[in-house]
Amino acid sequence: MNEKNTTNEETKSPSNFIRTFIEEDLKAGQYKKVHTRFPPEPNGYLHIGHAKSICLNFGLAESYNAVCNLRFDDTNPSKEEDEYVRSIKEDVKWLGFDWGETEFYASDYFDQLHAYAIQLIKAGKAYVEDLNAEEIREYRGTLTKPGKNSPYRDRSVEENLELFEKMTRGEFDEGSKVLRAKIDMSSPNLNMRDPVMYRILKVHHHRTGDKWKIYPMYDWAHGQSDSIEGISHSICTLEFEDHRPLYNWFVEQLGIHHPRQIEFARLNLSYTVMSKRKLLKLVQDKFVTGWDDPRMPTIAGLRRRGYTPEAIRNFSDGVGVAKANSLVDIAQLYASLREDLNKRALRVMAVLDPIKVVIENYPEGQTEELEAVNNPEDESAGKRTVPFSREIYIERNDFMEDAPRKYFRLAPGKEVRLKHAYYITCTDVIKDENGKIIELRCSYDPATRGGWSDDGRKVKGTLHWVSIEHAYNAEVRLYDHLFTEPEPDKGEIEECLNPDSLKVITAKTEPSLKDAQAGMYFQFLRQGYFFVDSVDSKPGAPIFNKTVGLRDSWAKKNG
RNA sequence: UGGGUCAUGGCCAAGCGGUUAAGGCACCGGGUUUUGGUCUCGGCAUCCUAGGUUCGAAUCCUAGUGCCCCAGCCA
Repeated sequence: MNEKNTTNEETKSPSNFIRTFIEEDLKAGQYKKVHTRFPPEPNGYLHIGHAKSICLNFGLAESYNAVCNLRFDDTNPSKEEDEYVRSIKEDVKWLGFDWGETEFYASDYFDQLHAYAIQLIKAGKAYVEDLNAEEIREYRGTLTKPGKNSPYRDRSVEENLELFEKMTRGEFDEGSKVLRAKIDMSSPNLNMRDPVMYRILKVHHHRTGDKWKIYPMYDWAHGQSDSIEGISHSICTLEFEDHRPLYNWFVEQLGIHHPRQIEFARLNLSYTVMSKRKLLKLVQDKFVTGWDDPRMPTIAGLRRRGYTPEAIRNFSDGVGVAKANSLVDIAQLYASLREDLNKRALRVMAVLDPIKVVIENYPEGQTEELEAVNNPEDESAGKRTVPFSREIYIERNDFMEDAPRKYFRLAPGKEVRLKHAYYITCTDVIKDENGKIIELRCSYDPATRGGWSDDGRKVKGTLHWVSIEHAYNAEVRLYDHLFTEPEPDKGEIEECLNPDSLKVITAKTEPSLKDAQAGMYFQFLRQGYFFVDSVDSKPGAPIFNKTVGLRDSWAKKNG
């Protein structure tokens, strides 16, 4: 296969239409160098959808040996907070991207924007509007009916200048006036029907304080900010496609550097929601414990759950960039996660749902330290030792009294291997008065120490186990999808919240886990990946978050 | 009955007039395996519909159909 077809040679990044555009623009000399930006509004935490945008913008910059700015779109002080800029910077950094010196704020440009506005007023391209919000809406017309001109549309330049000056000084009440661009009230594109550029907002701004009484709207601030920063390609999501003519109009009227806006489809993931509004609701209504709840699709939540930056970046590259609305199967995220965790997680043994096993022919009071590899995928991870004794726990579902033929775990009379330890055979099943199995009796073969037999005997099943005497009781948090519907956005999210999205259990783990440090990645053998919770763990009392289960073809087949 | 997009296998997504129509996920089957994990091998589409142009069309044209977005002084 010709690699050129699918890959940008320098970068090995997958081909997509944005890269194609950039190549064309570069070739045509439209732009001499590439310069991108990631422009979050600091009104919420970043989520996996933002991660895709971050990977795209910073990834493009890496490919073209260019810079990607981090710019906070802080034009609406009534919704924005410093707490969010803090978290956004942390998340971008954690994902592994470095914006160096180029950390900007739209509010850095408020003075320049104001000067630009005066320029437009002087050119007769903007005017002060006295109509209120409702009237403006009425005058705007509808999707199928053209709007009509405001009675204030033809004020003189002098009057507009004076009124705008007064707006700026705070002489008018909020809502009483706005500055509008004078474009075309009959345009089929509603964005071109004299869009609002400035509104009066007597609100404290997290950076400019009380200096401003008027704040620019997105359309007025964004393109000009791009222009000021010398952005070549301004990448945003599909819903801004209709704004592109306006974006272009402003920079053309102003006669300033003209970036190219390119839109792509935002990421949708099954069994979760991506809208900031809905995520905020989950937080405010306490459906989750916070923005960093491990069930949240926020970067902070994923990080706490045990995702790695590599997994998220790999996922972002994997889903691609296009203009078609799509819903990515959450399984694809899990696949990227497992791929990375498989390489780095230390293998340990933990029994989540224990059943007691007594090995009758093993000497009472004896303990052996058995050697165990930490990661078969990574020899440098080394080895450790695990205590073995007469009484152990195994997983409840690793035993079946009436086992089907293909079941190769423990059953009466059957022999299995205890990982790193011995072969055992089940000799007896002990039940309580209700018939519930409470204990298993087994015998072991002393000749199989380490889990090997030299007589060529075949043992199909291998179980994990924990010595009862040495077990650490660990709090383990098992997570599942937050929603029961693949597309919770289709209806009201409250109606499909998954009541079982969190289950807290006490697991029996091998003793070494008592000293697990926050931030360590583990694989509980045969079960899944677990991550030491960074918030609630205490020294000597780590709490484990289930990041994702191992692929389980047995469970899949047998429900 | 306005405007702007999009449409390739179950889910993403390459493809830009000549390819056996990439790749990943999922799924199915074989092998390896002290994790029913990993790894490995193999299987899995004729491109929304209908016409047309062409020696040749997923790629061009025409007409349909369907999805999404837009009527904030939000971004």
